[in-house]
Amino acid sequence: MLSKKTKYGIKALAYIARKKDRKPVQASEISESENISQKFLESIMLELRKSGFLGSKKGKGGGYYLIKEPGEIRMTAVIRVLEGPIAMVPCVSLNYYEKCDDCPDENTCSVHKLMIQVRDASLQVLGENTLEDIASLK
Amino acid sequence: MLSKKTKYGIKALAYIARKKDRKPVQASEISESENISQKFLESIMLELRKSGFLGSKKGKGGGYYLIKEPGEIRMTAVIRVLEGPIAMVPCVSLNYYEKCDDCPDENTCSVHKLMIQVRDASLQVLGENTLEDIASLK
DNA sequence: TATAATCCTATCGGTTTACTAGGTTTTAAA
DNA sequence: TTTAAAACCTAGTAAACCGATAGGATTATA
Repeated sequence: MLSKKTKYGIKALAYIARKKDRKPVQASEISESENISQKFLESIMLELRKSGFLGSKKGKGGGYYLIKEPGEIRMTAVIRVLEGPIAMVPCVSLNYYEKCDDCPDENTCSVHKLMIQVRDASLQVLGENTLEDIASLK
Repeated sequence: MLSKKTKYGIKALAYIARKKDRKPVQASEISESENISQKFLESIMLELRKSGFLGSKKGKGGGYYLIKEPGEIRMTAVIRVLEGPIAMVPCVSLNYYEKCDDCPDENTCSVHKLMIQVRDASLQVLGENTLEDIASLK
């Protein structure tokens, strides 16, 4: 399951991407428009800034803005930062690999085999979709 | 993330499927061979029986056995029973649909659009893999 | 100087997860 | 007929995680 954090984060990024001008967008505006608890959203925006997706400007007239072009932001990257691994099991994760305690041999593990396929299918979809793609309303 | 419950359940089913004869397999045997806590596994086996994947025989020499052929058991079915929805968000789930509280319109929701694609990709993989496929050691 | 925004730290109630404990019931074999 | 081995059942529980909320500190603009 996708956490609310990730869901809200994606919605917020898409909201910012949809604006033509590159003026900073306030968290309060996004929170109202997208029905997200403001304080919770603030913490998410902060995380998105610290991980290099957003820049921010403090004080009156401040807000958040995209650092890269929407077309250059792959959804794999967004989800990895907000949610963590894309794989359903750590032992098939490319970026967050962990060995299972049970399972003496991954090569003969039935779950492993299956989850590699699922991972690759998800990776395919999330890798070919950029923020630009999902922000467009069509 | 796949829960341990689901992971253990799949491993147990695969273990049973790998046996040539159709004699009942004890939970204790699976638990030892696959390094799964026995009591925990028992509860999973029970669930797999109640949901129609396994039959059971009580008493000495008892155990669990497959009711259908491994080739007829799709992984979508197994995961839906043990884990729940395959979709990452309830609003794109085919079997466990729920509307989001935020989100006034699913058709213009950026997350919705993306997650439908992910769901379909996963569904494809899990639907074309049967227990027979994943139980084979190749 | 007042205001509006981000930034930071801490806390918290609720839910889920992965078990564990302690039995009861059923069946086969001795 | 007894004994052992198996499934079956109910309950509880420690730890982690989630989705917030609280309360302010800091910074920039008008």
